[in-house]
Amino acid sequence: MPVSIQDVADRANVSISTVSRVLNRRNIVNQETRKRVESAISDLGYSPNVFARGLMLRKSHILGLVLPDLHGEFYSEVIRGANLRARELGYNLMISSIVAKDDGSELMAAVGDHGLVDGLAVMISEVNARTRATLEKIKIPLVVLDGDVDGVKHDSVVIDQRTGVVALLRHLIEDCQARRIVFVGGLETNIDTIERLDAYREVTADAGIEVTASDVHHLDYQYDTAFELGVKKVREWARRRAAVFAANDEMAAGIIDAALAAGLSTPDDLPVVGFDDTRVATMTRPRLTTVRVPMSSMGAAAIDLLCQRIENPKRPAVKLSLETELVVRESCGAPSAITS
Amino acid sequence: MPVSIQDVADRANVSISTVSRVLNRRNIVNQETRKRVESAISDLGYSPNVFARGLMLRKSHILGLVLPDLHGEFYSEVIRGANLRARELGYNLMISSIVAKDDGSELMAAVGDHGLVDGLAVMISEVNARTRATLEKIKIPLVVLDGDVDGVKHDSVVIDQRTGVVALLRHLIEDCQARRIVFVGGLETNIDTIERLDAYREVTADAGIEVTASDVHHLDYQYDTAFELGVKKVREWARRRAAVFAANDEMAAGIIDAALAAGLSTPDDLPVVGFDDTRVATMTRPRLTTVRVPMSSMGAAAIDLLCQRIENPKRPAVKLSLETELVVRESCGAPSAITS
DNA sequence: TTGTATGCGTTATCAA
DNA sequence: TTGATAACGCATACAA
Repeated sequence: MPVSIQDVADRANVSISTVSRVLNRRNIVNQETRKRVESAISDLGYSPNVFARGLMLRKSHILGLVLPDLHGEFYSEVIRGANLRARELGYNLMISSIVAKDDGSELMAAVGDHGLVDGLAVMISEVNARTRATLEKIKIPLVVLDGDVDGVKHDSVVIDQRTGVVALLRHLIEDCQARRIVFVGGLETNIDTIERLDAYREVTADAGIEVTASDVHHLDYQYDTAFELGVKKVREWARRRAAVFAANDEMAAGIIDAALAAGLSTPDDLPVVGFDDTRVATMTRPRLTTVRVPMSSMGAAAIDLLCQRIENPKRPAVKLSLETELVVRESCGAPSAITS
Repeated sequence: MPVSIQDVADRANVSISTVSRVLNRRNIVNQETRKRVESAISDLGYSPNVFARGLMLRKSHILGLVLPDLHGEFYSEVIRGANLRARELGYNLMISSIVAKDDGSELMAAVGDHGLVDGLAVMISEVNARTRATLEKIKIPLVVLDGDVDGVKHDSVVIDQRTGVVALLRHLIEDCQARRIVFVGGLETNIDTIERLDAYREVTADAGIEVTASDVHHLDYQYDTAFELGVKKVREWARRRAAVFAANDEMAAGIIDAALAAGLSTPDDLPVVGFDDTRVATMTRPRLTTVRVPMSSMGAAAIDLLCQRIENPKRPAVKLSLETELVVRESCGAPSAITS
């Protein structure tokens, strides 16, 4: 049933090496012979067997993308960007998520060993000893997304969250006269949350804004929990004339709705800003002032780096930092420079 | 660098056949020999080469998932479900989207040929001559998601949209006293839109509800365009005491916000219901009455069917219909039976 | 410019 | 219970 290179060779009255040459180094084969071979190929609908080819070339043209989770727009956009670029570069994309409890070693072993994938892009939301050990074992081209791991040599794609947070909070402070800012983040161990919280502490300190322990909240990046928190806190926040910096748009939406439910309005009674600029950001009323994170570009960049390294394994490790952009809408209560 | 079966054999002082037997048919090998081999394997960190294995077995343990698009929660949930199940069953998942303009033939040829994937799950949002021709060419196990294609023998996973629409609209009519219902769908060629529109026409006809041409709108499943339409229409709809049936949650959210922007409130002035029960459904105020579509189950079911067929190619084609469920929340203005 | 022969790492067949 | 050996489909060094 499957048509092999031999079948093509027979039909074109040549040897398999000639067929192979037509397929690869097309130049050194006679015009006429090539034509015969080519028509034989299309007549038979032949296409080379990936396994045989992989066995010889030690290349699968498959790239692996490992994500911490497959929930939410953030990840799906990363996938989308990665997939698009991979196809442009002639690669296939294999996707997996690190299932809860699993530190991903099982997965990465499964995917990365055996030579199945030519390279691996891994996004980690939490760096610990186990993930580090896992990553150390990977011997194929590796790029780490959104966080880099000390002691492991690899390329990485990060987003410049710091600049984003700074721009966002400065805007809140300078243009919106915020005198107090509440932080609503994800888990304390989450890389992004850590970075955003650090930047938050810096900016507030610089501006002489006091931050008490009760100003920092660690949730789970979800709308519902943010809404619940909001229901309990918005009145107090509003009374203290605070603004809310939520570490993602969904939580910001939850806070806004909680304020509304409490009879308060955003931004008048309680300014709220988000992060990521996902679709949610334009689905709230008022629409969210937030920071645009180039999600799909992250995926694409990861694939780029991977392919570069595959082609040139000696290239020194690169750390690519993607820029973020402040997007001012209505939820912060300031006249906007950028409208979008 | 890569350690082969021969290396293991050498270290364990056996032949490669014995190693192979330890790896596969473990029973017919001597206890002690096996132990030697096993420790050699772990010492060397050996794992079989996928390509060599694939060449022999004609199995890659890779499944392909082809989606019309990678945007939105619907697709990402399908991916999530498929990925989880695939891993449970010991398969890897390769993902691709049909890029605009491409009818997918290029892609499916790339992915489905060559023997790279053992099976292919394809979701199509539009059936035409080209997609049909493309699918006909696929000679490996195939399952079509969300719509089946006449004349092509394959398994399929569909969602019972009709029942969902009927339940939803009946609820609107019987429990919410809707006397007129506006339909806001996706493109006219979209499979889901067609099905939902058909069911809509049926139910309204049964209930003696008049449907004029201006009651049916074809948008693009996005919040923004629905909002825009809403801005123009909500007053008229409210005046005519109509309810809005949006073919997905995002558009429903857009309509609700448009009503709000026009000074109208949902559900009092304009009841609105959605479809899919994505996260958006609980992020609107009021929360959406909608129909739960088992998105991740679709992905999982597709993988199940694929694996079943791979194991038993003779099995007659199966059409699996997944149930939907009416989820009553506040946007329809009725006392809810189910709260969620 | 083309053909022959070898090897890639496995599994499977058959003999020992 | 084990081992030698032949495929699997391809790329490539070498010979013609």
